[in-house]
Parts: sequence; C-alpha cells; structure tokens
Amino acid sequence: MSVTVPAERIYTLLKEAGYRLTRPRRSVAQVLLSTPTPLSIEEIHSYLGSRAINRVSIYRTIQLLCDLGVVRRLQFHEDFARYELADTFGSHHHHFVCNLCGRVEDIDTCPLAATEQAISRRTHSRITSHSLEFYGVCGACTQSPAMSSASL
Amino acid sequence: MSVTVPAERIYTLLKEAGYRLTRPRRSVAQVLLSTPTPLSIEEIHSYLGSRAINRVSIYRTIQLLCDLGVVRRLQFHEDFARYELADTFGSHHHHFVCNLCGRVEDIDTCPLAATEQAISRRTHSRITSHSLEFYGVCGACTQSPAMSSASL
DNA sequence: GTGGCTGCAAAAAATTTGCATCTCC
DNA sequence: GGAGATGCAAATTTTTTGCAGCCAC
Repeated sequence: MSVTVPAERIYTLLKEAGYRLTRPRRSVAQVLLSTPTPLSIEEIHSYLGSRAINRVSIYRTIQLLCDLGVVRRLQFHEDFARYELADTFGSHHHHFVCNLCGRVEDIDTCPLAATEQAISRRTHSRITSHSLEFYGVCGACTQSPAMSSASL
Repeated sequence: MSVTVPAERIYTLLKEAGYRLTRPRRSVAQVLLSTPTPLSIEEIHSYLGSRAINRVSIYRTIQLLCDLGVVRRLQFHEDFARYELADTFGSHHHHFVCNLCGRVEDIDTCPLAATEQAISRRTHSRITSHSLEFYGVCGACTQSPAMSSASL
C-alpha cells in the first residue's frame, strides 16, 4: 500500500475538479504545506521569493483552494486575511495570538463539538463550521515585556 | 439610588478619559446601543441617515471606542469589519452566522472559561479575550431554501 | 478663546477585474 | 491547438492621513 503525501492529495483534488496543475498552484500549495502558521497573501508572495509568482495569481489560487475546501481563511485582529490548510489537509485546531509579539500558537483542544450540537438543537440550524481564536500575552512576552514591534 | 443607562456610562467614560462629547460620538454610540446585531461602518453610516456623519468620523469614533474598551471588532467571513458593544456594555456572547441569508444570531452559551484556564496553564500565557463564531445554515433557510441574495 | 474634533480631499492598503499572452493537457 | 491560467495594469473597496475650519468646554 502506498501513502499519499498531502501535496499529492491536493494536486489530485485539483485535477479531479477539472483544474490544471500549474506552477503557481503547486508553489502556493507547497508554501502552505511547509509552514506551521497561517500566512497572509503578502507572506506567501515573499516566501516564494525567487520562484516569483504574481500577487494576483496567489489571490486567485488561494480563492480556488478555499472553494475546493483545501484552505481556510482566518482573520485575526489585522486588516488583511491569513490562510492555512483546512482541517482535512491539516488538522482541526484553533489559535492563540499574542497581542504583543504577534506570535501564533496552535491550540489543539476544541471543546465545541458538544456546544455545536446544543446550539443546533436549540435554534434548528445546521452548524457547518466555527472559528475560534484566543488573544492575550504569550509566555515569552509575559517574562520579558521588552517585546518586538508594537510595544508602547 | 439612580440607574445609569448605558448611553450615560459611555458618555461618562469618554469624559473621564479626557475626550469631548461631540455629536458624531453620541450618534455612533446611540446606533450601537440601539441595534441587536454587529454593524459595519457602512451600516452605521447609513443608519445615521439624516443625522449625516462623515464616514471618516465614524471610523475615528469606532477606533476610539475600541481603544476605550466600549466596542469590540468582529470579522465574519466578509472583507470588512463589524462592531458591537463590548462585554461590559452589552453582554459576553458569540455569534451564529447563516451562510445563506447572512442573518446573525447571538449565542449566549460560552463553554470557553475552562478551556482558557487550561490553555493558560499549559502555555504559560495570559488569555485576555477570545473570538468565536459559528457558521452554517439557519432554521429559516433550512426550511425554505428560497433564500435571499447570495443563493446559487 | 483655544485645543481637540470634524469634514473634505487625497493617500494608502487590500483585493478584484479586464484583457492580451502564455502554458498545460 | 485550444481552453484555461497567468501576469500586467488598472479599477474597486476598505481604511488611514493631512489639514483648514469648527465647536465643545
């Protein structure tokens, strides 16, 4: 039996949905697969560096991957969006964002399954997803308030 | 003893922080106090209608109210922000957003206090707030898929 | 009266669209 | 070869900034 690496799963999914496998699409998928934290369009663009892909193509690729359910969009308290692999391609988790240094940590605990059921029952709605982020001050910043950029 | 209405609490807080109580500030506070759902800048602007306040002043007022902790910023899966009264001026609650009709319902259940404690202890961070939204299909749309705008 | 606040205009930042060219199948 | 994807430029949308005049205190 052969193990299918996540990259292949994404490529296959694209093909099966009738889309072509192009350099920009492969590049964007690879960046997302190789970073542990959610990325902004700008970050994806600069991470690609030499393999320069036009910003517009990144927008379009991300859009496509979102539509296909490969990527999900996150919005922290910033005025641009961030993207990461969706649950099925990564894992179901949430985030803790440090208000001081901006560090993002994954939170694997998710206490919401029961809550979703309760809400669905009470409101007769069908809940298909949720978005949960914690904000505060991370361990490092708690110890040394001589933090990075946005300090007072 | 006298009961202080929320509007007065906001006005007092502004004054005590050294800010002037102006027409735009009073108007924006009143709109937020009188609507049950989170509003976008655009909606606040149009709700003010005749009492026309410049968009820029709304942005600045909202910014100020956020800084003072009166208002909190929300971001659903839209490309603009929404604002509502913060916990202490409204109530601590979350939202259910219908993917079809866009309706927003308040969710008063919050199962996260325990989770926050657990995360704080585990990561040595201090969690000061969280953001939680549920997405799905609301009761009405489940019954009659002949919904409003963004239908297929 | 005067300093902080507002409104206008204009800039900046994020994202989308039109269209000619290129490239994957 | 041809449909579909890319890249460039330009438009659109959201939010921010500069500055002269206004109004709350």
